[in-house]
Formats: sequence, structure tokens, C-alpha cells
Amino acid sequence: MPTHYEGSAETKRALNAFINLLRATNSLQARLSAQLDGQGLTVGQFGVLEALLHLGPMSQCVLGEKLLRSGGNITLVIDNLEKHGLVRRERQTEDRRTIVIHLTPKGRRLIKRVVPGHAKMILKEMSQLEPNEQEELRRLCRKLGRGEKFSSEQIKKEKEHDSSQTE
Amino acid sequence: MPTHYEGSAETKRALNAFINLLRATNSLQARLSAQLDGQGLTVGQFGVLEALLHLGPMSQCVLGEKLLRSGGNITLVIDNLEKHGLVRRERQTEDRRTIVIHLTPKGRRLIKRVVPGHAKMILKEMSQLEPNEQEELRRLCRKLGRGEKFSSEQIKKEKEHDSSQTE
DNA sequence: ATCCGATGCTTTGATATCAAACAATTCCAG
DNA sequence: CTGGAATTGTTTGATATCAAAGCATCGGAT
Repeated sequence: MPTHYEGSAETKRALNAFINLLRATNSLQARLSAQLDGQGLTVGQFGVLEALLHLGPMSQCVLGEKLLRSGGNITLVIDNLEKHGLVRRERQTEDRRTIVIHLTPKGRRLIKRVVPGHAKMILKEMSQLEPNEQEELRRLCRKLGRGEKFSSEQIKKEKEHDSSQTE
Repeated sequence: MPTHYEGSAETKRALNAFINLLRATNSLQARLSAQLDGQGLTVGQFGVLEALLHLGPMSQCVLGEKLLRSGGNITLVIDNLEKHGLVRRERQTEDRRTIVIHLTPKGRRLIKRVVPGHAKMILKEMSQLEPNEQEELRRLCRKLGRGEKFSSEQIKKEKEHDSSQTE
């Protein structure tokens, strides 16, 4: 996103920080996405499979919360994964509204194969920063991350699942 | 993107930095996008109008380079802007391959009205960080930004237009 | 027991995005 | 010149995404 505003030093500082944040993130995401494409997965599909691998089967609803995506989006991504035989939908008998998504053996094999390379690539990318810089970046992003005073479904979800950080 | 790998401290550090970078950026983008929606613009449309306002009329090809988007994408975004009467296509007579995009008066009025609020919102978001933190964030993102050793059309474009920073 | 609101998923209608295939046009090399 | 290569834009076929409308189901209140 090009940004050519003029203004105070304060504004320039904020806009410069912003634009560099977006560019770095977008270019990083593009590279990771290209790597996944090579494995026949999209970013969204990878996210679903990875969540299922590490957290176990779960409903589409919960998946949407974990991945911060709308229900409609999850439906589509699951559709595509199902077409490729990587996941399986299982209607609950107790509550017939919810559908639990399971990895198929094929899906499990695939995601287990893909995850290490993905992690390695992130490691490689981040290694352009020193360890303390990585920690500082993390700190700044966390500080920046939570936008008070703004409302949207996204933010609502994020607040609820605030603690789903890695560690 | 949920990330629940295990691994060395080094890996954890990198993955944590990465996931917080993505989350902060995505949530920020979502909020900005919501604001633009309220003005009847998508992020892509805003990008085009803003570039035209600050850099003047230019071909779709150049727009794609500035905004780091594919040609096909630019075609679509311009189509939509044209439908709304915000830009105008003008075929060049010298080189009949290229089409120069101009803001219409309506488009100019709109983007001039929208830009200040957008900048103000970025300022507000970034103000969660101290000035020196904003500068540090920028520095880290720039350092992270350029992924050597990776190839894609994106990266090619970015390299060519590396200096199109705000300042 | 019944009905209404909440919940979970799907569908629809926009838009965004990319890559790849095409078309038109220009440009250059021979 | 002339034909092939490069450039510019469009189209196509996937996928992603959202919001909003719909549908089925569940649960609680009366």
C-alpha cells in the first residue's frame, strides 16, 4: 500500500512504521504461501490441517475461532480439503448442528510432512533478525496488536481467544 | 495462523515473533479495512485512488508495480472503480497497448475526503507504541523485509521498486 | 408441549488475488 | 520490410474472505 501523505514528523513516523510493517508481513506471507503452494496447499488449508494435527478434531465453529475466520470461509476451506480427501466431516449425534472435522490418514500424513519445512522456512526468514531483535519485534507487535476502541467480529473473536498464543 | 510446534528455544523464538507479527498486522488491517468499507471503498480501491491522487495518472502496469499486485487484479479493481465513476480509462494514442488511469472529479473528491481519516486512524493505532518504538518497529521490519534466496513475481517487483517508501 | 431465541453450518453475492492463457500492439533483429 | 519476442491489458479458473440471509437444530421459558 503506497503512502505518500505529508504531515508532521509524528505522522510520518507512524505512517512509515505502518507501511514497513505491512510490506514486511505481506512479502513474508507471499513467500510462505508460495512454499505451501508447492505442496498443493493454500494458507487457509494449511491453517486448518495444522490446527487439527496439534489440537485434535474440532467443530467448524471452533476452527473459525482459532483461525479468526468467518464461518462461511471455514465451510469453503473444509469443502476443498474434503474434496482432496484430507479431512472428514462427522455430524455429531448429540447435537446435530455441529460437525466435527477429523484428519484423514492421508491428511495427517500430508500435514506431518509439510509442517517441518514450513517451520524451517519461518526460522530461516526470522533469522535475518538477531534473537533479541526477534523478541523485541514480538513485544512491539503484541503491544500494537490489541486495538481497543474498534469493533468488529474479528476483534470480538480475538479478545475471546487472546491466550491462544504459541508456547 | 495457529502455531503449536515444539522445538528448540531458537525455533520457539522465531515462531513466536512470526505469529505475533502476523496477528498484529492482520488485526490492524482488518480494522483499517472496516473503516474504508464505511466509506464504500475496499483496500485495493483505496490503494489505487491514493496512488493516483499523490502520483498522478498512470498506466495499469505501473499501478500494479506500485501496489505490488498482479495485472489481472489491477484490471478488476479498475473495473470496479470505473463502474462507480471514480476513475477513467484513457487509451494512449502513441502506444495503443497502454491505458492511463485518471481520477474523475468524483474520484478525486472522494479520495481527498477519505485519506485524512485513514491517516489519522493509522496514527492512532501506531500511537500505542512510543515514538522510538515505532522507529524500532520500522527498522526491524525493513531488516526482515527483503527475503533473499526466494523467488516470485512479488519479490521481483519489490526489488525494482524498493525505494518507493513514504518519507 | 410449544414457541422463540440462540447456535452451527451453508449459501449467496461481492470483492480480492494469483497464475496462466490470450489478444493486441510495439519493437527489434536480420 | 518481416517475423518473432516483449509488453500491456483482459479473461479464465481457482481460492480466499466477508457479511448477510437461510436452514436446521437445540434449549429454555412459559
